[in-house]
Amino acid sequence: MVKGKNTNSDLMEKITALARSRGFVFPGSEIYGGLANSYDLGPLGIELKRNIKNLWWKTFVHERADIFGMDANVIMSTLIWEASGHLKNFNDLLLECKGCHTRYRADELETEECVNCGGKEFTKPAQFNTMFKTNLGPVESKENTVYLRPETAQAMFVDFPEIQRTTRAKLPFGIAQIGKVFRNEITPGNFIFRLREFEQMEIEYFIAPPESKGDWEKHFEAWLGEIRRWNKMVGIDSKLVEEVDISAKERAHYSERTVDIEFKYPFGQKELYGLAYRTNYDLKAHQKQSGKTLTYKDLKTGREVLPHVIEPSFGVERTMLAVLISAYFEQEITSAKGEKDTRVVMRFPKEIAPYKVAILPLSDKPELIKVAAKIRDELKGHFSLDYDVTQSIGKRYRRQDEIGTPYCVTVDFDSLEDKKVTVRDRDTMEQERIGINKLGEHLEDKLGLQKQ
RNA sequence: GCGGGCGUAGUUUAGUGGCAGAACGUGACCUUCCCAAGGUCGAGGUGGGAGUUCGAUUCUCCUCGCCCGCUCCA
Repeated sequence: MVKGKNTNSDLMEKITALARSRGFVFPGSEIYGGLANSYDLGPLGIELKRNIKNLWWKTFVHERADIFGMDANVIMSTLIWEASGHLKNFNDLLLECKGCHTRYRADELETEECVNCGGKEFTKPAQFNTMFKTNLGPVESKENTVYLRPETAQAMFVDFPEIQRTTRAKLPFGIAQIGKVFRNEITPGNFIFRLREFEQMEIEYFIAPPESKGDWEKHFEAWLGEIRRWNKMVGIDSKLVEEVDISAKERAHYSERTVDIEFKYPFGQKELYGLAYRTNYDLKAHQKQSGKTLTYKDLKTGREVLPHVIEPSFGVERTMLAVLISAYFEQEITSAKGEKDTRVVMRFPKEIAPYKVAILPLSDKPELIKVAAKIRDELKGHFSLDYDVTQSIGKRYRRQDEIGTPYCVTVDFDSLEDKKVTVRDRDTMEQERIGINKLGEHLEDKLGLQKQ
């Protein structure tokens, strides 16, 4: 392993080059010269992303009795954004120091002097609206202005009563949602780290208020534990993760405690996930704006209470990036001819690997193709797989290593006689001969998949 | 939006005011080849526009686009 030799920017370049050349992620709108900071996912990227989202849903919704899923509109009532404060906070007046181009929020520039360079000249304040605006219906007017949601959370507050009613859930319980959000960021960048269109996986976990023995600290700690468990499952290197308690000064005004789950990306330690205790700020705000009652009836006391909320928030693309970085592994190997070479392996957890298995006929002789194609057709309903006949077997193993395929199945001339194939392990490079009739079972076992 | 950098095959790149080369990748064929780099053949390129010039990928201008930086918090 030569990770130590890499400078950080080298590693980032290697990841982006691999992502592009192998079909994980490529720049969007390319034939028209590209569109800044937009990225499209290729066949492997979408498999990885779906696997991450499915694992999250399975972990936090299916495997827990106290969390329920939902899926809201991207476009919601503008009143929601008024209540949440987004319309106000996302419409900042910004100005820039003419000397050093440092940018300030108009209402936060207390002195007349630039803190950075001491300059006294500033550009005129300009409106920076970081919410994407559009119109409902074909006629543009101020009255029908709507926004693309900048976060998924609000829908879960707004729909809290409906979900509680239909599930008959009792506190504490959570609502989970995965979906696209849109932010017209001033400064996007760093590959898929900060995007203008991205996906969030969020949970609003509703608990009894402190006066009803809600014990938010206990739930907060439990969620920290859940995030650690998730990181391990999805393949995020714990050595690269740091939990940072956000000081009262830096926290959002409504939050009593916020912990940033930060990741040491090659370009710096930056936020990966967030965990925030949001009190009852949001429900209260929506109650006020809508005039509706959003309380929950505490069955024990018979009292109506306004629940408090713990919010774990996960970025899908940031997860992908952290997983790609964590999985990247280089191994110096010496070939049979004594020449040095670097083998690149993406050591994804099996559960999120884009392809689980690659079927590789040793050569493209028709008799081998026939057997290999039959194996492929039998297995393809069970897990995602790749099938590759081009070039030498060694090259194909390398290719599968680079896209993180846990197992390669090789059909050779002996297979025609002994009805066995070689199963090769991505991480150990070890091989074993397995009977073709037992192959499916063997692989499901290896991959830890339940029998269907 | 502001400042800086940059646009040559899919990728990395060489080069020239006069036919644009290479490597890797890729396609076809040959090779019974289990851990990259065997042989033969092939496809594929100067972001766009205008100007200077006999002639521009090269020089000039414009344009388009990308990358990096400007507290954005997934």
